[in-house]
Amino acid sequence: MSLSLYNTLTRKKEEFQPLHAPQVGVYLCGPTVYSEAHLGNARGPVVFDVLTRYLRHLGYQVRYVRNITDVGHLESDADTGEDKMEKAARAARIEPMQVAQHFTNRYRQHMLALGCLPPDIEPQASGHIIEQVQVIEEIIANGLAYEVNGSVYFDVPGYNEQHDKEGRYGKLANRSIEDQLAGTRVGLEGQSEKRSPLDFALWKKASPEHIMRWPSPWGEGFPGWHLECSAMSRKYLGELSDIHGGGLDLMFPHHECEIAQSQGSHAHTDEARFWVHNNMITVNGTKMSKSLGNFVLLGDLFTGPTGPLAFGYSPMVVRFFLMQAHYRSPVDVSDDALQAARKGYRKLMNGLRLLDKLDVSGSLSVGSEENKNGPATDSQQLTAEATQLLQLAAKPAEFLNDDLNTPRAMAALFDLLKRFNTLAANPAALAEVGPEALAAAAGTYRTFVQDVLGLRDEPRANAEQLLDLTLSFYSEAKADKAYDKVDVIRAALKSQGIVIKDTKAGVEWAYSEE
RNA sequence: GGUGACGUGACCGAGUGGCUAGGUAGAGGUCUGCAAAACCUCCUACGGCGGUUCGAAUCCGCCCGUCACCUCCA
Repeated sequence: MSLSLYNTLTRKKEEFQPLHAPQVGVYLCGPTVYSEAHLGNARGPVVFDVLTRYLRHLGYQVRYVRNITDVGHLESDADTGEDKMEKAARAARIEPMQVAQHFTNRYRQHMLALGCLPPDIEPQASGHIIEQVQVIEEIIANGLAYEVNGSVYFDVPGYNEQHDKEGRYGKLANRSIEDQLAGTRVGLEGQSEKRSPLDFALWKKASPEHIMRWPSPWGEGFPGWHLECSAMSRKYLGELSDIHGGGLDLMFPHHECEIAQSQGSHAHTDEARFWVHNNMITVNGTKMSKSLGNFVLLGDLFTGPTGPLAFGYSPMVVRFFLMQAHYRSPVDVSDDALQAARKGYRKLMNGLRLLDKLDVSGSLSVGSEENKNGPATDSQQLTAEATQLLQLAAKPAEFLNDDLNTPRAMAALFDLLKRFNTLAANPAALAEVGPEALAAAAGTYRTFVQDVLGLRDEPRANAEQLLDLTLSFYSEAKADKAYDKVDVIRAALKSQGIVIKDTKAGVEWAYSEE
Protein backbone atom coordinates (compact mmCIF):
# COMPACT_ATOMS: atom_id res chain seq x y z
CA MET A 1 0.00 0.00 0.00
CA SER A 2 1.23 3.46 -0.72
CA LEU A 3 0.68 6.93 0.60
CA SER A 4 -2.41 8.81 -0.42
CA LEU A 5 -3.08 12.44 0.35
CA TYR A 6 -6.12 14.64 0.12
CA ASN A 7 -5.57 17.10 -2.69
CA THR A 8 -7.52 20.33 -2.31
CA LEU A 9 -7.21 20.85 -6.04
CA THR A 10 -9.26 17.76 -6.84
CA ARG A 11 -11.08 17.45 -3.50
CA LYS A 12 -10.12 13.82 -3.40
CA LYS A 13 -7.64 11.54 -1.78
CA GLU A 14 -5.08 10.68 -4.40
CA GLU A 15 -2.24 8.24 -4.43
CA PHE A 16 1.00 10.10 -4.01
CA GLN A 17 3.49 9.53 -6.78
CA PRO A 18 6.52 11.82 -6.98
CA LEU A 19 7.08 13.65 -10.24
CA HIS A 20 10.74 12.71 -10.20
CA ALA A 21 11.18 9.78 -7.84
CA PRO A 22 13.00 9.37 -5.60
CA GLN A 23 13.10 13.14 -5.20
CA VAL A 24 10.14 14.84 -3.57
CA GLY A 25 9.73 18.60 -3.34
CA VAL A 26 7.61 19.97 -0.52
CA TYR A 27 6.85 23.62 0.12
CA LEU A 28 5.17 24.99 3.20
CA CYS A 29 4.10 28.61 3.47
CA GLY A 30 6.02 29.87 6.44
CA PRO A 31 5.46 32.74 8.82
CA THR A 32 5.46 36.46 8.28
CA VAL A 33 7.95 37.41 10.94
CA TYR A 34 6.54 40.54 12.45
CA SER A 35 5.27 39.04 15.70
CA GLU A 36 5.58 36.12 18.07
CA ALA A 37 4.22 32.80 16.81
CA HIS A 38 1.12 31.34 18.44
CA LEU A 39 -0.14 27.79 18.70
CA GLY A 40 -2.14 28.12 15.52
CA ASN A 41 1.01 28.96 13.61
CA ALA A 42 2.55 25.70 14.81
CA ARG A 43 0.06 23.28 13.34
CA GLY A 44 1.15 23.49 9.73
CA PRO A 45 4.83 23.07 10.54
CA VAL A 46 4.08 20.07 12.77
CA VAL A 47 1.85 18.45 10.14
CA PHE A 48 4.40 19.02 7.41
CA ASP A 49 7.18 17.84 9.65
CA VAL A 50 5.37 14.53 10.08
CA LEU A 51 4.70 14.43 6.35
CA THR A 52 8.33 15.00 5.39
CA ARG A 53 9.54 12.61 8.05
CA TYR A 54 7.19 9.96 6.74
CA LEU A 55 8.17 10.58 3.14
CA ARG A 56 11.78 10.09 4.16
CA HIS A 57 10.83 6.97 6.06
CA LEU A 58 9.30 5.68 2.84
CA GLY A 59 12.66 6.17 1.22
CA TYR A 60 12.09 9.37 -0.68
CA GLN A 61 14.69 12.05 -0.94
CA VAL A 62 12.81 15.06 0.29
CA ARG A 63 13.65 18.68 -0.31
CA TYR A 64 11.57 20.55 2.22
CA VAL A 65 11.25 24.28 1.72
CA ARG A 66 9.68 26.49 4.36
CA ASN A 67 9.97 30.16 3.66
CA ILE A 68 10.32 33.17 5.89
CA THR A 69 8.29 36.13 4.75
CA ASP A 70 10.23 39.12 5.90
CA VAL A 71 8.79 41.57 3.44
CA GLY A 72 6.03 43.03 5.50
CA HIS A 73 2.70 42.92 3.86
CA LEU A 74 0.57 46.00 4.05
CA GLU A 75 -1.87 46.24 6.88
CA SER A 76 -4.51 47.51 4.53
CA ASP A 77 -4.85 47.59 0.80
CA ALA A 78 -4.48 51.34 0.67
CA ASP A 79 -1.37 52.64 -1.02
CA THR A 80 -0.45 54.59 2.06
CA GLY A 81 -1.00 51.63 4.33
CA GLU A 82 1.64 50.75 6.82
CA ASP A 83 3.74 47.66 6.49
CA LYS A 84 3.41 45.13 9.34
CA MET A 85 7.13 44.88 9.70
CA GLU A 86 7.57 48.64 9.61
CA LYS A 87 4.88 49.14 12.17
CA ALA A 88 6.54 46.71 14.55
CA ALA A 89 9.92 48.30 13.86
CA ARG A 90 8.67 51.81 14.53
CA ALA A 91 7.08 50.66 17.76
CA ALA A 92 10.39 49.21 18.92
CA ARG A 93 12.51 51.93 17.27
CA ILE A 94 14.66 49.48 15.39
CA GLU A 95 15.34 48.45 11.81
CA PRO A 96 12.58 46.46 10.11
CA MET A 97 15.10 43.73 9.38
CA GLN A 98 15.91 43.57 13.05
CA VAL A 99 12.28 42.84 13.71
CA ALA A 100 12.32 40.15 11.06
CA GLN A 101 15.51 38.60 12.40
CA HIS A 102 14.27 38.65 15.97
CA PHE A 103 11.05 36.83 15.21
CA THR A 104 12.78 34.51 12.78
CA ASN A 105 15.14 33.44 15.56
CA ARG A 106 12.24 32.95 17.95
CA TYR A 107 10.28 31.00 15.38
CA ARG A 108 13.17 28.64 14.71
CA GLN A 109 13.65 28.04 18.42
CA HIS A 110 10.00 27.19 18.90
CA MET A 111 9.80 24.95 15.88
CA LEU A 112 12.90 23.08 16.99
CA ALA A 113 11.42 22.68 20.46
CA LEU A 114 8.30 21.22 18.89
CA GLY A 115 10.46 18.63 17.20
CA CYS A 116 10.15 20.07 13.72
CA LEU A 117 13.29 19.31 11.78
CA PRO A 118 14.75 22.41 10.15
CA PRO A 119 13.71 22.77 6.53
CA ASP A 120 16.28 21.94 3.89
CA ILE A 121 15.90 25.41 2.46
CA GLU A 122 14.46 28.35 4.38
CA PRO A 123 14.37 31.13 1.81
CA GLN A 124 13.58 34.70 2.74
CA ALA A 125 11.32 36.81 0.61
CA SER A 126 13.65 39.80 0.90
CA GLY A 127 16.43 37.75 -0.61
CA HIS A 128 14.40 36.89 -3.68
CA ILE A 129 13.24 40.25 -4.99
CA ILE A 130 14.97 39.63 -8.30
CA GLU A 131 13.19 36.33 -8.79
CA GLN A 132 9.88 37.93 -7.95
CA VAL A 133 10.43 40.78 -10.38
CA GLN A 134 11.21 38.20 -13.04
CA VAL A 135 7.91 36.42 -12.47
CA ILE A 136 6.09 39.74 -12.78
CA GLU A 137 7.85 40.47 -16.06
CA GLU A 138 6.79 37.11 -17.40
CA ILE A 139 3.20 37.71 -16.40
CA ILE A 140 3.27 41.11 -18.05
CA ALA A 141 4.81 39.57 -21.17
CA ASN A 142 1.91 37.12 -21.22
CA GLY A 143 -0.47 40.03 -21.12
CA LEU A 144 -1.93 39.16 -17.74
CA ALA A 145 -0.68 42.06 -15.66
CA TYR A 146 -0.71 45.80 -16.04
CA GLU A 147 1.21 48.66 -14.50
CA VAL A 148 -0.45 51.67 -12.96
CA ASN A 149 1.50 54.47 -11.30
CA GLY A 150 4.44 52.28 -10.36
CA SER A 151 2.32 49.39 -9.15
CA VAL A 152 1.61 46.19 -11.07
CA TYR A 153 -1.62 44.23 -10.79
CA PHE A 154 -2.62 40.76 -11.89
CA ASP A 155 -5.49 40.86 -14.37
CA VAL A 156 -7.89 38.23 -13.01
CA PRO A 157 -10.69 38.59 -15.59
CA GLY A 158 -8.11 38.57 -18.39
CA TYR A 159 -6.48 35.50 -16.91
CA ASN A 160 -9.79 33.68 -16.82
CA GLU A 161 -10.41 34.39 -20.47
CA GLN A 162 -7.08 32.81 -21.34
CA HIS A 163 -7.24 29.92 -18.92
CA ASP A 164 -10.55 28.15 -19.07
CA LYS A 165 -8.73 24.98 -20.05
CA GLU A 166 -6.21 24.80 -17.22
CA GLY A 167 -8.84 25.99 -14.84
CA ARG A 168 -9.87 29.43 -13.90
CA TYR A 169 -9.07 31.71 -11.02
CA GLY A 170 -11.11 30.14 -8.24
CA LYS A 171 -10.36 26.54 -9.17
CA LEU A 172 -8.61 25.82 -5.90
CA ALA A 173 -11.09 27.42 -3.56
CA ASN A 174 -14.01 26.43 -5.76
CA ARG A 175 -15.33 29.91 -6.30
CA SER A 176 -16.67 31.58 -9.37
CA ILE A 177 -15.52 35.08 -10.11
CA GLU A 178 -19.12 36.07 -10.68
CA ASP A 179 -19.90 35.20 -7.07
CA GLN A 180 -16.75 36.94 -6.02
CA LEU A 181 -17.73 40.10 -7.81
CA ALA A 182 -21.22 39.97 -6.39
CA GLY A 183 -19.77 39.77 -2.92
CA THR A 184 -17.25 42.54 -3.38
CA ARG A 185 -17.94 46.02 -2.34
CA VAL A 186 -16.79 48.22 -5.15
CA GLY A 187 -14.98 51.45 -4.57
CA LEU A 188 -12.98 50.49 -1.53
CA GLU A 189 -10.32 52.99 -0.70
CA GLY A 190 -7.10 52.49 -2.57
CA GLN A 191 -8.51 50.02 -5.03
CA SER A 192 -9.06 52.59 -7.69
CA GLU A 193 -5.91 51.56 -9.55
CA LYS A 194 -7.30 48.09 -10.13
CA ARG A 195 -9.31 47.43 -13.22
CA SER A 196 -11.28 44.77 -11.40
CA PRO A 197 -11.78 44.37 -7.67
CA LEU A 198 -10.57 40.80 -8.06
CA ASP A 199 -7.18 41.86 -9.37
CA PHE A 200 -4.38 41.58 -6.88
CA ALA A 201 -1.07 43.35 -6.52
CA LEU A 202 2.12 41.84 -7.86
CA TRP A 203 4.18 44.92 -7.09
CA LYS A 204 3.32 47.94 -5.01
CA LYS A 205 4.82 51.35 -5.35
CA ALA A 206 6.40 52.48 -2.09
CA SER A 207 5.07 55.67 -0.65
CA PRO A 208 7.80 58.14 0.42
CA GLU A 209 7.65 57.10 4.07
CA HIS A 210 7.75 53.40 3.29
CA ILE A 211 11.08 52.01 4.55
CA MET A 212 11.14 48.52 3.06
CA ARG A 213 11.62 49.20 -0.63
CA TRP A 214 13.50 47.80 -3.55
CA PRO A 215 14.20 49.04 -7.06
CA SER A 216 12.26 47.54 -9.92
CA PRO A 217 11.44 48.26 -13.55
CA TRP A 218 8.38 50.08 -12.24
CA GLY A 219 10.16 52.20 -9.68
CA GLU A 220 10.87 51.72 -6.01
CA GLY A 221 8.43 49.44 -4.26
CA PHE A 222 7.91 46.04 -2.79
CA PRO A 223 6.46 42.73 -3.97
CA GLY A 224 2.83 41.76 -3.60
CA TRP A 225 1.49 39.48 -0.95
CA HIS A 226 1.41 36.21 -2.78
CA LEU A 227 4.36 36.47 -5.07
CA GLU A 228 7.23 35.29 -2.91
CA CYS A 229 5.92 31.75 -2.55
CA SER A 230 5.45 31.34 -6.29
CA ALA A 231 8.90 32.69 -7.01
CA MET A 232 10.74 30.75 -4.33
CA SER A 233 8.90 27.50 -4.85
CA ARG A 234 9.83 27.70 -8.50
CA LYS A 235 13.43 28.55 -7.78
CA TYR A 236 14.02 25.67 -5.38
CA LEU A 237 11.49 23.05 -6.41
CA GLY A 238 10.99 23.73 -10.07
CA GLU A 239 8.05 24.98 -12.05
CA LEU A 240 5.89 22.18 -10.71
CA SER A 241 6.56 20.78 -7.26
CA ASP A 242 5.07 17.73 -5.61
CA ILE A 243 3.36 19.17 -2.56
CA HIS A 244 2.50 22.69 -1.51
CA GLY A 245 0.79 23.38 1.75
CA GLY A 246 -0.35 25.71 4.43
CA GLY A 247 -3.29 26.48 6.64
CA LEU A 248 -6.81 26.25 5.35
CA ASP A 249 -7.08 30.00 5.63
CA LEU A 250 -4.34 30.38 3.04
CA MET A 251 -6.32 28.51 0.45
CA PHE A 252 -8.01 31.70 -0.61
CA PRO A 253 -6.80 34.06 -1.71
CA HIS A 254 -3.14 33.24 -1.07
CA HIS A 255 -2.82 29.87 -2.76
CA GLU A 256 -5.38 30.72 -5.39
CA CYS A 257 -3.24 33.67 -6.38
CA GLU A 258 -0.11 31.55 -6.37
CA ILE A 259 -1.66 29.19 -8.88
CA ALA A 260 -2.79 32.09 -11.04
CA GLN A 261 0.69 33.59 -10.93
CA SER A 262 2.34 30.35 -11.88
CA GLN A 263 -0.12 29.64 -14.66
CA GLY A 264 0.17 33.22 -15.82
CA SER A 265 3.98 33.22 -15.81
CA HIS A 266 6.15 31.26 -18.19
CA ALA A 267 5.82 28.26 -15.90
CA HIS A 268 2.24 27.57 -16.99
CA THR A 269 1.66 25.12 -14.15
CA ASP A 270 -0.44 24.81 -11.02
CA GLU A 271 2.82 25.29 -9.13
CA ALA A 272 2.25 22.04 -7.22
CA ARG A 273 0.49 18.79 -7.94
CA PHE A 274 -0.81 18.30 -4.43
CA TRP A 275 -2.22 21.24 -2.52
CA VAL A 276 -2.52 20.22 1.10
CA HIS A 277 -4.27 22.27 3.76
CA ASN A 278 -4.33 21.78 7.47
CA ASN A 279 -7.32 22.84 9.50
CA MET A 280 -7.36 25.46 12.22
CA ILE A 281 -6.86 25.35 15.94
CA THR A 282 -9.84 26.63 17.87
CA VAL A 283 -10.44 27.96 21.35
CA ASN A 284 -13.91 27.16 22.60
CA GLY A 285 -14.86 26.33 19.06
CA THR A 286 -13.63 29.59 17.57
CA LYS A 287 -10.58 29.88 15.40
CA MET A 288 -7.44 31.01 17.14
CA SER A 289 -6.25 34.09 15.32
CA LYS A 290 -4.28 37.22 15.75
CA SER A 291 -7.16 39.44 14.92
CA LEU A 292 -9.53 37.83 17.41
CA GLY A 293 -6.92 38.07 20.12
CA ASN A 294 -7.70 34.58 21.43
CA PHE A 295 -4.27 33.24 20.63
CA VAL A 296 -1.87 31.39 22.84
CA LEU A 297 1.74 32.33 22.16
CA LEU A 298 4.04 29.33 21.95
CA GLY A 299 6.48 30.73 24.48
CA ASP A 300 3.68 31.31 26.95
CA LEU A 301 2.11 27.96 26.27
CA PHE A 302 5.32 26.13 27.16
CA THR A 303 5.64 27.93 30.49
CA GLY A 304 1.97 28.65 31.21
CA PRO A 305 -0.50 29.66 32.43
CA THR A 306 -1.75 31.79 29.60
CA GLY A 307 -5.08 32.86 28.20
CA PRO A 308 -7.60 30.04 28.42
CA LEU A 309 -5.04 27.60 29.84
CA ALA A 310 -4.39 27.29 33.54
CA PHE A 311 -1.13 25.39 33.09
CA GLY A 312 1.91 25.21 30.87
CA TYR A 313 2.54 22.29 28.53
CA SER A 314 5.87 21.11 27.24
CA PRO A 315 6.57 21.22 23.51
CA MET A 316 6.39 17.45 23.13
CA VAL A 317 3.03 17.37 24.86
CA VAL A 318 1.82 20.02 22.45
CA ARG A 319 3.14 18.04 19.52
CA PHE A 320 1.44 14.88 20.74
CA PHE A 321 -1.75 16.84 21.21
CA LEU A 322 -1.65 18.20 17.68
CA MET A 323 -0.97 14.80 16.17
CA GLN A 324 -3.83 13.21 18.05
CA ALA A 325 -6.25 15.03 15.76
CA HIS A 326 -6.33 14.48 12.03
CA TYR A 327 -4.72 17.39 10.22
CA ARG A 328 -7.85 18.20 8.23
CA SER A 329 -10.05 18.46 11.31
CA PRO A 330 -10.19 21.47 13.54
CA VAL A 331 -8.75 20.84 16.97
CA ASP A 332 -9.87 22.59 20.12
CA VAL A 333 -7.39 23.52 22.86
CA SER A 334 -8.27 23.18 26.49
CA ASP A 335 -6.60 22.18 29.73
CA ASP A 336 -8.53 18.92 29.75
CA ALA A 337 -7.38 17.97 26.29
CA LEU A 338 -3.77 18.93 26.91
CA GLN A 339 -3.63 17.13 30.22
CA ALA A 340 -4.95 14.00 28.59
CA ALA A 341 -2.32 14.44 25.90
CA ARG A 342 0.40 14.79 28.49
CA LYS A 343 -0.45 11.46 30.07
CA GLY A 344 -0.69 9.77 26.72
CA TYR A 345 2.66 11.19 25.67
CA ARG A 346 4.34 9.94 28.84
CA LYS A 347 2.82 6.53 28.33
CA LEU A 348 4.34 6.37 24.87
CA MET A 349 7.70 7.42 26.29
CA ASN A 350 7.50 4.76 28.99
CA GLY A 351 7.01 2.34 26.16
CA LEU A 352 10.42 3.27 24.80
CA ARG A 353 11.98 2.59 28.17
CA LEU A 354 10.20 -0.72 28.43
CA LEU A 355 11.58 -1.79 25.06
CA ASP A 356 15.09 -0.92 26.15
CA LYS A 357 14.65 -3.28 29.07
CA LEU A 358 13.04 -6.00 27.00
CA ASP A 359 15.91 -5.93 24.57
CA VAL A 360 18.48 -6.28 27.31
CA SER A 361 16.76 -9.04 29.24
CA GLY A 362 15.91 -10.98 26.14
CA SER A 363 19.40 -10.43 24.72
CA LEU A 364 17.82 -9.80 21.38
CA SER A 365 19.51 -9.23 18.12
CA VAL A 366 18.01 -6.22 16.44
CA GLY A 367 19.27 -7.37 13.10
CA SER A 368 16.04 -8.42 11.52
CA GLU A 369 15.16 -6.41 8.49
CA GLU A 370 11.93 -4.53 8.31
CA ASN A 371 10.55 -3.13 5.14
CA LYS A 372 9.14 0.35 4.88
CA ASN A 373 5.59 -0.64 5.61
CA GLY A 374 6.45 -2.48 8.77
CA PRO A 375 8.08 -5.72 9.67
CA ALA A 376 8.25 -8.61 7.28
CA THR A 377 5.53 -11.12 7.88
CA ASP A 378 6.36 -13.72 5.31
CA SER A 379 8.27 -16.15 7.48
CA GLN A 380 6.70 -19.58 7.70
CA GLN A 381 8.27 -20.21 11.09
CA LEU A 382 6.27 -17.61 12.95
CA THR A 383 4.15 -18.61 15.88
CA ALA A 384 0.62 -17.35 16.21
CA GLU A 385 1.78 -14.94 18.90
CA ALA A 386 4.50 -13.60 16.68
CA THR A 387 2.19 -13.22 13.73
CA GLN A 388 -0.29 -11.31 15.80
CA LEU A 389 2.40 -8.98 17.08
CA LEU A 390 3.71 -8.33 13.59
CA GLN A 391 0.24 -7.62 12.33
CA LEU A 392 -0.15 -4.98 15.02
CA ALA A 393 3.20 -3.55 14.07
CA ALA A 394 2.14 -3.14 10.45
CA LYS A 395 -0.75 -0.88 11.39
CA PRO A 396 0.93 2.47 12.00
CA ALA A 397 2.25 2.63 8.45
CA GLU A 398 -1.07 1.52 7.09
CA PHE A 399 -2.81 4.41 8.80
CA LEU A 400 -0.25 7.02 7.89
CA ASN A 401 -0.61 5.92 4.30
CA ASP A 402 -4.24 6.90 4.52
CA ASP A 403 -3.91 10.66 4.24
CA LEU A 404 -1.49 10.88 7.12
CA ASN A 405 -3.91 9.65 9.75
CA THR A 406 -1.76 10.33 12.79
CA PRO A 407 -4.55 9.68 15.34
CA ARG A 408 -5.08 6.18 14.04
CA ALA A 409 -1.37 5.58 13.74
CA MET A 410 -0.99 6.60 17.35
CA ALA A 411 -3.88 4.39 18.37
CA ALA A 412 -2.07 1.52 16.67
CA LEU A 413 1.09 2.35 18.60
CA PHE A 414 -0.86 2.25 21.83
CA ASP A 415 -2.23 -1.15 20.86
CA LEU A 416 1.29 -2.30 20.20
CA LEU A 417 2.44 -0.90 23.50
CA LYS A 418 -0.26 -2.75 25.37
CA ARG A 419 0.98 -5.93 23.76
CA PHE A 420 4.56 -5.15 24.80
CA ASN A 421 3.43 -4.54 28.35
CA THR A 422 1.58 -7.82 28.46
CA LEU A 423 4.55 -9.67 27.06
CA ALA A 424 6.90 -8.03 29.52
CA ALA A 425 4.85 -9.41 32.39
CA ASN A 426 4.52 -12.85 30.85
CA PRO A 427 7.80 -14.64 30.07
CA ALA A 428 6.04 -17.62 28.57
CA ALA A 429 4.23 -15.50 26.01
CA LEU A 430 7.44 -13.59 25.36
CA ALA A 431 9.20 -16.80 24.55
CA GLU A 432 6.32 -17.79 22.34
CA VAL A 433 6.75 -14.61 20.31
CA GLY A 434 10.43 -15.15 19.88
CA PRO A 435 13.25 -12.65 19.60
CA GLU A 436 12.98 -11.90 15.88
CA ALA A 437 9.36 -10.82 15.90
CA LEU A 438 9.86 -8.91 19.11
CA ALA A 439 12.84 -7.06 17.75
CA ALA A 440 11.02 -6.23 14.56
CA ALA A 441 7.94 -4.95 16.36
CA ALA A 442 10.05 -3.03 18.84
CA GLY A 443 11.95 -1.48 15.97
CA THR A 444 8.70 -0.38 14.39
CA TYR A 445 7.50 1.14 17.62
CA ARG A 446 10.73 3.06 18.10
CA THR A 447 10.88 4.19 14.52
CA PHE A 448 7.35 5.49 14.42
CA VAL A 449 7.37 7.15 17.81
CA GLN A 450 10.75 8.81 17.45
CA ASP A 451 11.60 9.16 13.78
CA VAL A 452 8.22 9.47 12.07
CA LEU A 453 6.05 11.14 14.69
CA GLY A 454 9.11 12.95 15.98
CA LEU A 455 8.38 12.47 19.66
CA ARG A 456 11.46 12.57 21.79
CA ASP A 457 11.86 11.98 25.46
CA GLU A 458 11.76 15.13 27.53
CA PRO A 459 13.70 14.40 30.67
CA ARG A 460 11.54 15.41 33.56
CA ALA A 461 13.93 14.70 36.39
CA ASN A 462 15.94 17.55 37.75
CA ALA A 463 19.58 16.51 37.57
CA GLU A 464 20.65 18.75 40.45
CA GLN A 465 18.06 17.27 42.74
CA LEU A 466 19.01 13.74 41.82
CA LEU A 467 22.61 14.66 42.47
CA ASP A 468 21.76 16.06 45.88
CA LEU A 469 19.89 12.89 46.69
CA THR A 470 22.89 10.82 45.67
CA LEU A 471 25.16 12.94 47.80
CA SER A 472 22.94 12.40 50.82
CA PHE A 473 23.25 8.65 50.32
CA TYR A 474 26.97 9.16 50.01
CA SER A 475 27.11 11.00 53.31
CA GLU A 476 25.07 8.34 55.03
CA ALA A 477 27.26 5.57 53.71
CA LYS A 478 30.32 7.46 54.81
CA ALA A 479 28.91 7.99 58.29
CA ASP A 480 28.19 4.25 58.47
CA LYS A 481 31.72 3.60 57.28
CA ALA A 482 30.20 1.52 54.49
CA TYR A 483 33.14 2.23 52.23
CA ASP A 484 32.14 -0.27 49.58
CA LYS A 485 28.96 1.78 48.98
CA VAL A 486 30.93 4.99 49.13
CA ASP A 487 33.26 3.73 46.43
CA VAL A 488 30.39 2.65 44.22
CA ILE A 489 28.77 6.07 44.45
CA ARG A 490 32.03 7.86 43.73
CA ALA A 491 32.71 5.69 40.72
CA ALA A 492 29.19 6.11 39.39
CA LEU A 493 29.35 9.89 39.57
CA LYS A 494 32.85 9.93 38.16
CA SER A 495 31.60 8.13 35.11
CA GLN A 496 29.16 11.02 34.71
CA GLY A 497 32.00 13.50 34.89
CA ILE A 498 31.30 14.53 38.45
CA VAL A 499 33.61 14.31 41.44
CA ILE A 500 32.57 14.33 45.09
CA LYS A 501 34.52 16.57 47.40
CA ASP A 502 34.52 16.07 51.16
CA THR A 503 35.15 19.55 52.46
CA LYS A 504 35.11 20.89 55.95
CA ALA A 505 31.83 22.56 55.12
CA GLY A 506 30.30 19.28 54.02
CA VAL A 507 29.94 17.15 50.94
CA GLU A 508 30.06 19.03 47.65
CA TRP A 509 30.34 18.16 44.01
CA ALA A 510 32.20 19.63 41.08
CA TYR A 511 32.71 18.85 37.42
CA SER A 512 35.65 16.58 36.93
CA GLU A 513 38.50 18.47 35.32
CA GLU A 514 40.14 15.43 33.88
C1' G B 1 -25.50 36.21 0.14
C1' G B 2 -21.69 32.59 -2.08
C1' U B 3 -18.34 28.41 -0.85
C1' G B 4 -16.88 24.56 2.43
C1' A B 5 -16.72 21.87 7.00
C1' C B 6 -18.76 19.85 11.32
C1' G B 7 -22.27 18.05 15.31
C1' U B 8 -19.66 10.88 18.32
C1' G B 9 -19.82 8.24 25.10
C1' A B 10 -17.77 12.34 31.44
C1' C B 11 -13.65 15.04 28.27
C1' C B 12 -10.41 14.98 23.78
C1' G B 13 -10.74 12.62 19.32
C1' A B 14 -10.64 8.53 15.00
C1' G B 15 -13.68 5.76 11.87
C1' U B 16 -17.13 3.00 9.20
C1' G B 17 -23.29 0.47 5.66
C1' G B 18 -23.19 -5.00 9.59
C1' C B 19 -16.99 -6.94 12.81
C1' U B 20 -19.18 -1.28 17.58
C1' A B 21 -10.40 3.16 17.32
C1' G B 22 -7.16 5.26 20.76
C1' G B 23 -5.91 8.68 24.77
C1' U B 24 -7.83 10.83 29.39
C1' A B 25 -11.27 10.45 33.44
C1' G B 26 -14.51 7.03 36.52
C1' A B 27 -15.82 1.93 38.88
C1' G B 28 -14.18 -3.02 40.22
C1' G B 29 -10.16 -6.55 40.18
C1' U B 30 -4.88 -8.80 39.73
C1' C B 31 -0.09 -7.40 41.43
C1' U B 32 2.02 -4.82 45.73
C1' G B 33 5.45 -3.28 52.58
C1' C B 34 3.32 1.62 50.75
C1' A B 35 2.79 3.80 46.16
C1' A B 36 3.18 3.89 41.05
C1' A B 37 3.23 1.48 36.54
C1' A B 38 1.20 -2.48 33.99
C1' C B 39 -2.63 -5.95 32.93
C1' C B 40 -7.98 -7.73 33.15
C1' U B 41 -13.22 -6.35 33.50
C1' C B 42 -17.03 -2.59 33.40
C1' C B 43 -19.29 2.21 31.93
C1' U B 44 -20.24 1.81 24.95
C1' A B 45 -21.85 7.04 21.98
C1' C B 46 -22.84 8.74 17.28
C1' G B 47 -27.93 16.49 17.03
C1' G B 48 -33.51 15.90 15.54
C1' C B 49 -37.22 13.99 12.06
C1' G B 50 -38.20 11.25 7.78
C1' G B 51 -36.43 8.00 3.63
C1' U B 52 -33.30 4.03 1.05
C1' U B 53 -31.67 -0.91 2.90
C1' C B 54 -32.19 -7.52 5.37
C1' G B 55 -29.34 -3.94 8.29
C1' A B 56 -27.35 3.20 9.16
C1' A B 57 -24.23 6.51 13.70
C1' U B 58 -22.19 5.62 8.53
C1' C B 59 -26.06 6.81 2.18
C1' C B 60 -30.28 10.54 0.76
C1' G B 61 -33.71 14.65 2.12
C1' C B 62 -35.36 18.24 5.51
C1' C B 63 -34.74 20.73 10.14
C1' C B 64 -31.86 22.51 14.36
C1' G B 65 -27.09 23.97 16.04
C1' U B 66 -21.74 25.24 15.55
C1' C B 67 -17.61 26.81 12.77
C1' A B 68 -14.43 28.40 8.72
C1' C B 69 -13.28 31.07 4.06
C1' C B 70 -15.01 35.14 0.83
C1' U B 71 -10.12 41.34 4.31
C1' C B 72 -4.37 40.16 7.22
C1' C B 73 -4.25 35.28 9.40
C1' A B 74 -1.14 28.71 9.89
